[in-house]
Amino acid sequence: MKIAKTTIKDVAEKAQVSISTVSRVINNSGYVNAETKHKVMEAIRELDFEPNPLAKGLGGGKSNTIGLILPDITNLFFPSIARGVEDAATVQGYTVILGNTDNVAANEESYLNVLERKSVDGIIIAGSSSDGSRIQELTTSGLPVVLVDRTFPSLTIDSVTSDNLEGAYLAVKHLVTLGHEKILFLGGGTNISTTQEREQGYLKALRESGIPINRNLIHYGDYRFESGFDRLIEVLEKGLPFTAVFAANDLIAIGAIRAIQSRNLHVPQDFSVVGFDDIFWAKLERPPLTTVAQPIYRMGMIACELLLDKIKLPSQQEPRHIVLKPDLVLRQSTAALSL
Amino acid sequence: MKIAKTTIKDVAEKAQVSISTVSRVINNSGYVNAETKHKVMEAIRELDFEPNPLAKGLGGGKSNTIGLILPDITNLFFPSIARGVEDAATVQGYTVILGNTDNVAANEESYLNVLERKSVDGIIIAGSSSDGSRIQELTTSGLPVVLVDRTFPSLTIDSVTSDNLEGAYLAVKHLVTLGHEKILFLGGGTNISTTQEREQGYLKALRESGIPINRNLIHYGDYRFESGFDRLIEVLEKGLPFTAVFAANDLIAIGAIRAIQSRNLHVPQDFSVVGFDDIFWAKLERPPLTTVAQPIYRMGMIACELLLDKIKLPSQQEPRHIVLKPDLVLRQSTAALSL
DNA sequence: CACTTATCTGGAAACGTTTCCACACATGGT
DNA sequence: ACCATGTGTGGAAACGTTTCCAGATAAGTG
Repeated sequence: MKIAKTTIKDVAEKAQVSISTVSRVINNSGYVNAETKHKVMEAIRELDFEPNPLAKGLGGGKSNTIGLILPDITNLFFPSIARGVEDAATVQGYTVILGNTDNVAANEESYLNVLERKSVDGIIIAGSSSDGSRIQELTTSGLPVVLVDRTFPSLTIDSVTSDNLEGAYLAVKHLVTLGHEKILFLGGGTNISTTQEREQGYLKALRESGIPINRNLIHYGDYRFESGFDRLIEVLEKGLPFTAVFAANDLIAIGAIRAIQSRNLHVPQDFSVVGFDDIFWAKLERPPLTTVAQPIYRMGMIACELLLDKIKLPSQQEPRHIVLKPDLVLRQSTAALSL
Repeated sequence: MKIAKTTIKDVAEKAQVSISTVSRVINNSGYVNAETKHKVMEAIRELDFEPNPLAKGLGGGKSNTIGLILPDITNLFFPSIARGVEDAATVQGYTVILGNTDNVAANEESYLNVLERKSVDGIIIAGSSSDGSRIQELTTSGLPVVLVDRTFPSLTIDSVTSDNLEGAYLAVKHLVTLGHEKILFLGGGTNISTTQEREQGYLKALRESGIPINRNLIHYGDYRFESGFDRLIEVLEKGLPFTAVFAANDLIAIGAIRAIQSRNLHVPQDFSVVGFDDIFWAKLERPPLTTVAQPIYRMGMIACELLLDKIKLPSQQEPRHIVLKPDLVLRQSTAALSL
């Protein structure tokens, strides 16, 4: 029933050499005579031999597998990261194990444990609500980790992110240039670095423009459509005056637009709205959404390449922090403030 | 540097029993005295022991890992499947390796090979363009496989799908009931089972209603927005008369709506449009899209449960084909044909 | 009471690799 | 001629489990 896999032993016999020699050929390690090497390669080819990764992993070696931990693959933004990671991994012969945490710290921790036990060679993680202490633990214990999209300020670990502060600054500055002063900030979860950094960018743009900061205009929720919709309705009902919205991601922004429209108000005539991410649906929204574009797929790729570098050369070098430049994409959801 | 993991041996020493006994306790196999069992459990708890899955896999056992092969995780429909699979897997202590094929047969094949070598315990696959012979090979060689969403008619392998024919039938019947007769069919790739089955449903509904079938109204492309948009523009430019569109998925349907609107025509006043899938954005479209809802997440879960069943009881039983019932969701993209 | 059968346990082989160690043989410098 | 060094190879331990086999004891059967 079960296919009899050819093992290193078969190859050794066929090539008339020892198992050790075959192993050396496979791993390109130690000394092997060119002729012997050729003989072994030949045998490998003929027998169609593929080393068993499990056994490889056991013998103190590597599993050629990395873990990818995301909040929720269902959430529009993350598939692109996942795709970037996987594509980069495949090129180098690595395979990706996926885990969703739903932003629940306990899930994150349990996944971290599973992956450690599975002997993955490294982990890429878009951190959820935990404080990241477990992550630090892992890296110091020798397991390479790189943070993607979301960071933990306290951790000294490789990371790949966008310049969230700069992106937000650009967005809000744009609104200010259009004459807006009462600008609503709609954030995601407060414990997520991207929300914090984008809020900082928002504050910086206002301060720099001499606009007083009104804490009543700063609201949080999560990174989903419903959050944007609900927050905006609340603000509308409280009667807080504002003329523009800067949302911490596109889903929130689109939720906000729909909320505004549900009250028979108009974007951008009554309110200007800017998002963040530039997901596929941003340009399809009506009006098409002005937003800050991040190279999401590239973030995934770069994170993976960083990780693979670390795996291959575990020289304890300084952690690297790659920060990608975001771009403001002007579309039709923003307009000059009408007097 | 490296954390010294506790092994089964440590547990055995601590509990004053043999390694074999510990193994039996862990796997709930063979005879173990209740008292001994308790002692071992205690030791396991105290030492915080977790069996090493690699070693487990080596000892002729299982890797507790399954492979999931999808066309493209970036394509809106598949994240839900992935999520369903992962959630079901996690519950039972399994872990998921993800692979994207971009509908390229060669990629699919190479992933199949990688997964086989990785000694995954089973594979779930939404087949790409290949004919599936490699898949058949795998199953007959003893590796459990279940097909999800897309099937290969020639293969006798477990599968989980929607009743695509029925769903399409419902959708088109609905259009017919509204008075439409010239109904455009916009399919995905012709070699994909879902396109074929949905086309069958379309044809059945027309036949049953005594409406002659016009091959000029049947078009294919792929399952993306752009495909729907482009096909519809083409049809419009050819001047083919039609009053309604049945699209093989929501992305195509939304593309079609946008194409119609780009020519200053209106949905549903000028054309009715029905989609398939009921993705998140369907209800946000303007007008909200009438579509055939599939339980995508559940399809993933069920596929995974089926697979895990097979893994646990490899009794060579008849392949099971689970077909889920789709539901027509009426929204505002369809209206009675105005005379 | 002798004999099967069920319950319980430990020893050791096996899984497929990597890696450490030891040995053999050249080579070249003194 | 001698020794350090570089090159090439095989044997065997180690990785952490599962599983098979053989004993040992207890319990039931005629």
